[in-house]
Amino acid sequence: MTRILVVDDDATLLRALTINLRARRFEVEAAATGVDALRVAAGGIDLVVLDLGLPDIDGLDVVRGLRGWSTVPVIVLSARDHESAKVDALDAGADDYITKPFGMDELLARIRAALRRTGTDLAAPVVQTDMFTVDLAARRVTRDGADVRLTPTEWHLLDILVRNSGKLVGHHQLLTEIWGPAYLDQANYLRVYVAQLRRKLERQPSSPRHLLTEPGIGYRFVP
Amino acid sequence: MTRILVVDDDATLLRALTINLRARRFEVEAAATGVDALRVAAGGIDLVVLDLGLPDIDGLDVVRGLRGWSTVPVIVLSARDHESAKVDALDAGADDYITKPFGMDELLARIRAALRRTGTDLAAPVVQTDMFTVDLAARRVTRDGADVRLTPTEWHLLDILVRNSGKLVGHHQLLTEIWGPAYLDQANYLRVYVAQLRRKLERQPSSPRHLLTEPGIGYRFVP
DNA sequence: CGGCCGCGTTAGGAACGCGTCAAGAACGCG
DNA sequence: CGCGTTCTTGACGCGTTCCTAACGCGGCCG
Repeated sequence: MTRILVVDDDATLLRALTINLRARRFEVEAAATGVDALRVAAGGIDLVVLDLGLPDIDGLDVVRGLRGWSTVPVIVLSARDHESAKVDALDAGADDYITKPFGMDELLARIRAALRRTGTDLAAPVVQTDMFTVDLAARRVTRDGADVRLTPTEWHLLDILVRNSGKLVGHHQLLTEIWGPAYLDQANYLRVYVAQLRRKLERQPSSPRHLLTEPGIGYRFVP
Repeated sequence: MTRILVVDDDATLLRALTINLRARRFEVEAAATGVDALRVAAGGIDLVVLDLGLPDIDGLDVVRGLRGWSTVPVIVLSARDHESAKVDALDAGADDYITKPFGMDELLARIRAALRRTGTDLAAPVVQTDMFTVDLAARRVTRDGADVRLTPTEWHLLDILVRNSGKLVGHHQLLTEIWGPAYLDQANYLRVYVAQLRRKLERQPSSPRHLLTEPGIGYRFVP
């Protein structure tokens, strides 16, 4: 889970940000002062949203304090629209600068952009079962600590199923995405590759516990 | 020298940006169309400043085209101040979004911030393995204390792989960055040069331990 | 009870990707 | 202009992966 630290002395805004980010499945830590922010950040944070108007420390000093030991992305919020304020914040080490009032969608987009850069994927890039682990970002599957070799097609199939974790994926969608719309009647292919995946990943390929068949409809992956 | 690509169809603004950036000791490439931009970018660029209003391709498609093979930072300029426009651009892969009219100082600060993140200006320029040492800044490779002679193309390939140390680099990205987008189907070249690198650097070129093949996808360097 | 359909499994030939080698073309330098 | 280096390009063998067909099994329905 991606951990975001929100720093703002305005309790109302702090609450609004926290709720919005939590709704997007982020893990949110809140702080109302600079001292608090630096303390919480030391606990391991993936991104900081920082309002410059703090009661105790100057916001820029918070940025500099963070930069002393961390490269965590910092997005600065501020009511000041002067160019020099932006330059100062960015040169102090901030990654982005948003002027209040701002739209929540823009903030979220800039958070996504910042996280994308660091490689901290927002959607869970790694899915675990009691048997194997799938790392979508690194394109790797491990079982009992050892890497499992998957062919490109096998990976493609597993990738789709895992991205729709828990959900049912129809023959139609699988065939279209992997082989193209011309192969819609070749449900055969699916059986072959699902069987190969089960042989490589399931403890008992004959009675699968994670790669399930939905007769007549499609397949489903459950963690 | 840091190379910046400036893309804008407004000749006046393009000139102003170029002059300003050159004055700051950046190496500047200019392009007035999206097609031009993508072509120049393939030649190796550290940052892109992109105006969305282009005559030929939609600016967002330029961003997506770049993101297909490159992780170069992209700063988008646009006259559109709507929130949805910003969200679209950022989610398409842009790193930052500046609304026109903008101040040159702010743009420069955001460029500095973006470059700081990629580590273009600093970073650890030397990578070691148990077999050889790569000094990215000095453009040198040593093995058992002695220099290893690399041809320009060999170096280019090794450079990309080492800069993405541990990460997987796709055929797409390697071919585009080294030979240009016109050679996307010549995966042959990669095999030849990877083999040459392995022969010069690996202890057992036939079973490489640092320059690994990811079948059907690309290559990966691991220290 | 028997036929049909969908699913799982297996196997073998075709096709593809990769590593390797070598030779000619292009390039750069003296 | 001549030489050495580098790049490009094609060919070959090998292993892997993909495609395809066939068979067995079980459930459903007439």
